[in-house]
Amino acid sequence: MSGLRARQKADRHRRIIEAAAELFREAGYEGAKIEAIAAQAEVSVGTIYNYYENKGDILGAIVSLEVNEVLNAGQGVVARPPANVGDALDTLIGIYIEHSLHYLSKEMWRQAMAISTQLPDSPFGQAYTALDRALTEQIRALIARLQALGLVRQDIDGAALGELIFNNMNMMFIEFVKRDAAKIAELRAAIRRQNRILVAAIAV
Amino acid sequence: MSGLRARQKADRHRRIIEAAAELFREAGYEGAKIEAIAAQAEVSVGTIYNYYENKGDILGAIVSLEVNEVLNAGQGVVARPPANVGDALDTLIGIYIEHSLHYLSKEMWRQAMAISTQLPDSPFGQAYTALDRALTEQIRALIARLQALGLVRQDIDGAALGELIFNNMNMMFIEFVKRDAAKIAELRAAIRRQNRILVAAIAV
DNA sequence: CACAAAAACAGAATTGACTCAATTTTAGAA
DNA sequence: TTCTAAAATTGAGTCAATTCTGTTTTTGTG
Repeated sequence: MSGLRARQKADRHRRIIEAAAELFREAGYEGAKIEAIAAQAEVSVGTIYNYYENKGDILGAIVSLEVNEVLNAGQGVVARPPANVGDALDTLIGIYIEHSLHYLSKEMWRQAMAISTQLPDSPFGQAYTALDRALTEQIRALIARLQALGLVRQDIDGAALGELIFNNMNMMFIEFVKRDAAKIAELRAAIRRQNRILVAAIAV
Repeated sequence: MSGLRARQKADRHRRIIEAAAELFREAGYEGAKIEAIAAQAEVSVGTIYNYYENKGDILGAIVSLEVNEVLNAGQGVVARPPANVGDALDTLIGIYIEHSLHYLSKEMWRQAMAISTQLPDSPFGQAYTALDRALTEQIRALIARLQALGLVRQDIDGAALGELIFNNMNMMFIEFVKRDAAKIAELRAAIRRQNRILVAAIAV
């Protein structure tokens, strides 16, 4: 077991993802034809569909890499948050947003988001939902941490609050990727302004 | 002017929309082939593309009808809101949500949302963004009304708050249409729970 | 070392959205 | 009424994602 076949499989997966990532960056999602990805990965079209259900799933694999990195980076903030509710939220959200365009262009994000709502039951659709949930959980964890530190009122419904903060941030991010002209600094400022209302309500 | 040509044009528009609405309902968005819509509307494929840029725009026209109805219904609540902040929000949001599946199935919503993020600059993409903005404005108007009635604190940032409430509701709605099993009552309850945090913070 | 079953691959064929050049219809002037 | 330009319609053709079927490769067994 784990012989030639498994090695070749892993290798082909990698080659397909690398080829797709390069072509998506260069030509955009729509512009990257499956035939071109297949050629670049030195694999046939049929083989790509043996590995991924559809073109969207290939993008999905790339998105997952990105979001998992972000989740890792976020853990540091949850572990040692700034000693101020507003700053703590801003720092965590800042990590999410600043990382977001590292590997993925806005166009790639748009496609990924579209696919995840269009086909919520495809492998990628489910993975994307899981990633959203993981981000929500991380924000909830931060709130719990702040409550433990006595910075947030104990009687606050942390689960609902975490969801509220995530949902708002996510929607703002969606609008952000929809407008090519939108700038990261503006996005962060707008979210800060919105969260200020919440911070006033929950800070001790 | 407004002679035969204009009448035929309006008639064809109507026939295409009616045919599409019926087929979308019956066969789903993907399942409704353009050729079938053309046949049902007694029009050629080319003519459809003369009226709509792409398949998504046809769905977009149907979505617009739906959302505009919702906006109208919402006006009544803004004009005479319940004399309690929580109830006022719940009533307005209730109107949005209860109407939402009147003409559109969850699958149609998923497609519509996907297209609007995928092609934000297409006619439908822009229209959808405008509809979102109109809904946000209506929530802001409600908040302003509640402030005028002395039910919401004057020092609250109504613009940011309205956006926050809309964004959260919209994201919850997106998750709702992604899960076929999700029920309207659960959605409303979850949003109420989230808004409770805000209500506590802003009510006089 | 065969060999049969299972797994993976290849690429031709299918499918369906969208385009475009040719044709038909309408408006309005003479 | 007749004619011409503009507007609209048509449907066959194009393009690219996805499917399908026959072939090749790998594995494990005798």
